[in-house]
This record gives sequence, C-alpha cells and structure tokens, in this order.
Amino acid sequence: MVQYSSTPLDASFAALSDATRRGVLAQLGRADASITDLAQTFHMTLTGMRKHVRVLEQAELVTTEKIGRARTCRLGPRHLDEALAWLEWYRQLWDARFDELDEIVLDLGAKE
Amino acid sequence: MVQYSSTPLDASFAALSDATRRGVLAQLGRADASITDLAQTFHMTLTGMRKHVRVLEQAELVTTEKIGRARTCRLGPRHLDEALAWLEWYRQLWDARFDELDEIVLDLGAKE
DNA sequence: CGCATACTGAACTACATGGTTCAGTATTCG
DNA sequence: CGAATACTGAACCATGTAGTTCAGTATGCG
Repeated sequence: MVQYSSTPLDASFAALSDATRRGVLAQLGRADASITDLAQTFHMTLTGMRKHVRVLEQAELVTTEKIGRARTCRLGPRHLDEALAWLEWYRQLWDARFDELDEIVLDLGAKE
Repeated sequence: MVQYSSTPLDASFAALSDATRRGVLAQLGRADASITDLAQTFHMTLTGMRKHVRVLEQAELVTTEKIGRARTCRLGPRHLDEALAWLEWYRQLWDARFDELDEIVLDLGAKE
C-alpha cells in the first residue's frame, strides 16, 4: 500500500482517533508530564506510552524535551486549526444539503 | 491488541484520517453517488471503494441504499458534532495554557 | 434468452498500529 | 562507586488498513 505519510490533516485526525492519545492531550492541558507520569495514568508500559507520545509529536500536537534522564512532554504548537476548519467546512456542506432537502419538502407541500 | 471498536469519536476521527474518504464526503456533499461513480473519481476498483464507503457507514457519516443493482451513497445523519465539540474543547485547553504562559511572561516583565 | 452492468466476497499482499517483553544506556543520588 | 530511576531500541504478536485480483451473484436491457 505504501502510506508515504500524506497530509498533516491525515496525521492530526489519525492521532486523535485513539482515546489514550486524546487522554494524553487532556493531561498535558493541565500540566506538563514525563513519559513515566503518562504511562502511570494510562496503565501501560513506558515503551507503549512512548509510542503514543511519538505519534502526537509527529502530528505536532505535542513537543518533548529530554532533561537529564527524564523526557518532559508538553502541549505542542499546533492548534488543530486545520482539522477544525475541515470539520466546519464539512458541517456547512451537510447543512446545505439539509436545507436543500427542506426546500424539496416545502415544494411538495406547496403543490397540494 | 483487541480493538473492540471503542467510542464513536474514535470511529469518526479514524474515518476522517484518510484523504480519499474526506474526498468521498466532499463528493457526496455535491450529490449522491454510486460506488461506481466514487471509484471512478478516485481511480480505484469497486472493491476498494466499497471498503472506504463501509468505513464511512460504520462511522455513521454516510448511509447507503441498494436500489436495483446500484448502491446509492449519501451523506449520513452524523453532523460530526461530537468531533467538533472535542476539537473546540481542545482549542480552549490550548488557549488557556497559552494565556498562562502570557501571564508568566508579563510577570517577568513587571519585575524589571 | 443472453449479454452487459453493478456490486459482493474471499483470498492475498504489504505495511501500520497498539501493545508487550527484554536487554540495554544514561542519569541521579546516597 | 554502586544502586535505583528513566528512558530507549529491537523483536515479537495479533489485528487493522488500503489496496489488489478473481470468481461469483443479481439486475436491467435489447
């Protein structure tokens, strides 16, 4: 198949499609945390959590910095504006289709 | 691993993490389409497109109906409100952290 | 009826994902 | 120095994903 990483939008949505990663973002919203902190919260191994954090890093939702032996994770620079914009656009699309349906229904009513 | 399908939010974000599927939503926003129509637009086999459509169906973003030998796909009942709400919440979280940082910077400035 | 069209299902390929364990390395602290 | 802590990398497993081909079935049309 060859995934070749595609667009940043793909990466954002993919990163958000996992409940653990959304939880990590929530925790980092309250305070920065180490891999150990996060691993404890979500009851998984350091290695497992590191992988989630790396996915979030690659989607630019989280940045990390290794200080001494600990790696500190914090909320990253991406606002998810792109993802939000896409969803808003989609909602408008959907609403437009719905209005159209309304019109058809109204037209049918007018005929009687 | 055992994926057991988790939350609808997972399904929504996962469905949106593929450019082809976002394109299908866009096309269905303009008009309903058959599997053949969609497969042609995105240059893939019927079987391949059917799989994408099924993912969108399972995320309740698209509904389909088989009429005669053709399957008609249309934009589904889900507004993606949940996904939007999550992203909005996340943005507020991020903004809050940013404001906090601003305060720290301002405090540092006041000290001089 | 017979052919073309539209889809479906199974099997296969190649790679991604979400997790684990185990065996390291690097850092801190007594 | 030596032990504990914090992370890392490689290897592995089971399953999911994005596509294909090929061999059907079901429908519509001349």
